[in-house]
Amino acid sequence: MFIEIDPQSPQPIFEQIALQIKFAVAAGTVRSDEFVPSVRELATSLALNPNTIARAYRELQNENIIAAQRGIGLVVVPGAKEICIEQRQDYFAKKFNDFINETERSRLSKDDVKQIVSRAMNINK
Amino acid sequence: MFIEIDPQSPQPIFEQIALQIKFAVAAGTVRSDEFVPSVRELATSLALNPNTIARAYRELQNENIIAAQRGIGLVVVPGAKEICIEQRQDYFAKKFNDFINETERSRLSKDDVKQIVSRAMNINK
DNA sequence: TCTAGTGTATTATTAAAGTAATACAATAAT
DNA sequence: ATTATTGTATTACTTTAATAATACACTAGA
Repeated sequence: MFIEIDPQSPQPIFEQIALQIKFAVAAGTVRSDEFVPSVRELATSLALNPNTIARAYRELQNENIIAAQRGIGLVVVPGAKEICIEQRQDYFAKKFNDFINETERSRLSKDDVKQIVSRAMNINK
Repeated sequence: MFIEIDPQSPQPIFEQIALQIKFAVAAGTVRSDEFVPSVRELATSLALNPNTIARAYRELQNENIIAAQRGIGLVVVPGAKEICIEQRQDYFAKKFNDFINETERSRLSKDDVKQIVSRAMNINK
């Protein structure tokens, strides 16, 4: 599976898993009607407790991205891609807005912000 | 004093205090040779334990922004403004770079990022 | 029907971080 | 000198969040 965990990250493991799957669906790497790895399977391959995986999957269920089929597995629901794309958009828009708000609270000048933004975006462009 | 604490924030209180003072120095609101409020004074006015303030001040000392004068107080050192301006710059540059990296890991398109950025920056412009 | 695979719910444990309590040390001023 | 103010160091407590343990429930297939 395509999931990589950073145990050192302050971001909890279950959240890393949920986000990576969500973004994989948004990117089209995982499609509707496909099954995600079973709780125990992924737990084994990542050397984690099954409950950690289950928690990640529970989040995804709450957001209508995957659905449980008891005894069978968890399937990516129809329309998941659209939801994930939208969530990804919202997630990053919020993140950037928070960033901008913080620059303002700290009285960083608009020009300084622009400089930071343009530098970071040109390097990778 | 100008410090405002949000007890609900996930950001620890001592860190809120340290950052606000640092940014106040960067902005010129607090200048070199001025004293910051005493540990107990600020603790009283914010209804916090003195140690919480002390910890914030310790951070600022480690970064050469304030210096202790035992029995007297903590003074903003010469050159603090430059340090704070630089740190503020680094702080936000790092934050934005992390943001960009995360957009890339999630395969958000460059155009989508640009849209988010330009929207957030024009609204507030 | 039994087995081996699935997900789920509840509870307990652990770990980390933040904050608080306490006692100590230095300075200035009366 | 004594008092009141300052910062500091050590330790303990509390809380919260994450993760783990365990037992349960459902399904497919042999």
